[in-house]
Amino acid sequence: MDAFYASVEQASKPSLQGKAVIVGGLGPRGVVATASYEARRFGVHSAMPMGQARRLCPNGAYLIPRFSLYRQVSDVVMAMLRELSPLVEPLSLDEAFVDLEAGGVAFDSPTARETGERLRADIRAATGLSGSVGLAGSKMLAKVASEEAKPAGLLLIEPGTERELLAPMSVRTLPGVGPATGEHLRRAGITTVGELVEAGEDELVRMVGRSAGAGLYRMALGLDDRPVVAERDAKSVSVEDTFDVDLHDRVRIRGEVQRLADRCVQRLRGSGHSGRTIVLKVRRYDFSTLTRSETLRGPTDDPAVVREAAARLLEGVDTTGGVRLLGVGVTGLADYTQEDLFAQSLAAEPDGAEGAAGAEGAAGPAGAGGEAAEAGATEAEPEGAPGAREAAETPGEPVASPERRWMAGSDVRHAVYGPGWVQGSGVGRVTVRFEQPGSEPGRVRTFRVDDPELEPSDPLPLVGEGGPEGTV
DNA sequence: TCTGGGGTCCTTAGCCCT
DNA sequence: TCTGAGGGCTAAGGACCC
Repeated sequence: MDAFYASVEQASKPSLQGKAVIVGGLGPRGVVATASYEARRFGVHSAMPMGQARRLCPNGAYLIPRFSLYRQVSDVVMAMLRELSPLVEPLSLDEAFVDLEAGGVAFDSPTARETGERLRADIRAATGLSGSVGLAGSKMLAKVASEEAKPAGLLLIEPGTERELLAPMSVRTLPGVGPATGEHLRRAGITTVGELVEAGEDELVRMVGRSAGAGLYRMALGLDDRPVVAERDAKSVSVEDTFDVDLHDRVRIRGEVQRLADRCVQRLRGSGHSGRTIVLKVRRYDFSTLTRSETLRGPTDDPAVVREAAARLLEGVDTTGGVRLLGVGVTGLADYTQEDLFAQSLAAEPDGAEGAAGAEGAAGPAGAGGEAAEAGATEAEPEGAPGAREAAETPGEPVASPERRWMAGSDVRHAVYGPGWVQGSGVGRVTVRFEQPGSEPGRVRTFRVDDPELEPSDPLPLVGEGGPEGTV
């Protein structure tokens, strides 16, 4: 999908169509997640600090991401892909590999192209969004093709033309070649894929290591036989927070680590896993990052166990000078073991945790609480207003302050004016634009931040229910 | 007002075991 | 008994991707 988050925002907020839209973190340390093509003309791009983006594009619309909506749209598109083939490998919310041959929907260039064009049209009909299609004989080439096809295009790489097509391209077009490797190669005088081939495999291995070097050489030749894999198991689960200002207080830091451990376990359980290795991540004031990890005797999904491990790991870290980010993760994932299930069911009984204590990683009472909290949290959109959630849970910050925080881009509903979205807020006022997907660009009104007639709401779907449903 | 969050994979080094 | 090779595991860091 092209400029996915920004495109969804434009489709969902009619007044933003054709405008520069920047989606990302709005705090003092936010970065751009996606910029619309209009914003890119100002030089704004992904991963750029928000401050810089605002300087380059002062009149853009700056919005927080609404992941739940993006996920909804993504589900629709992925379902359409699965109609083409059972072999669909999602890379992210907005990108996937599809093995068209395995689906029997394409067996040569003309049928592949036809399938791709039809898919693009169907996606537009179903979501109103534009996507790009890259068609080729391998994942690597399909990826390169889809990047070249953007925006709103289709590119097919004919078998036999791979090498000459790739040769003049920058090494950075190859997946896996980022800033560091790119610079490494540039210093050796290698800037194009063709020069990569000329350098030869041995030379590349010497420069960037065995695995990367061999892989690079094969890619440069257009060789890639990795299959499309439909089901891929998660390998780790982690959560992290960057703080608006560096943390110095050791007590506060410990508290944050505990919070993160709890959130991590909630996610771990949500994914149906337990894990064996606990990882603490600390980014210091100077942006240097260190990780500390500890491997348990067996997998756990017990919040108390993860909290304690994280706390132990923190004890070994010097935080004088300040901390800008903390994270807690779990790797070495396992499916639930029989013991875990047994322990959990016991823990769910009134005060039955005692009997389960023999099993490793027995789920404590906190576990049951966590699940209940999750089940009950249907009304408040978890990702919709991360800032507000943060404030409510963060010790040492204005807890549940009477005036709610209205994040730019978030969904609201007014008792009189209906659905709209927050355009901005400050000095006790919040400005709302009243419009919805498919409507005319809406009017703007300003309210007091504590206006009782105004409340947060869930995103409205891009296309009405019963709209053009997948006729792929 | 420089640099998010959630991941994956690879490399290196040390340790233990065979 | 000493030494070395090699594999597996753990820990830490780095590059990369969207």
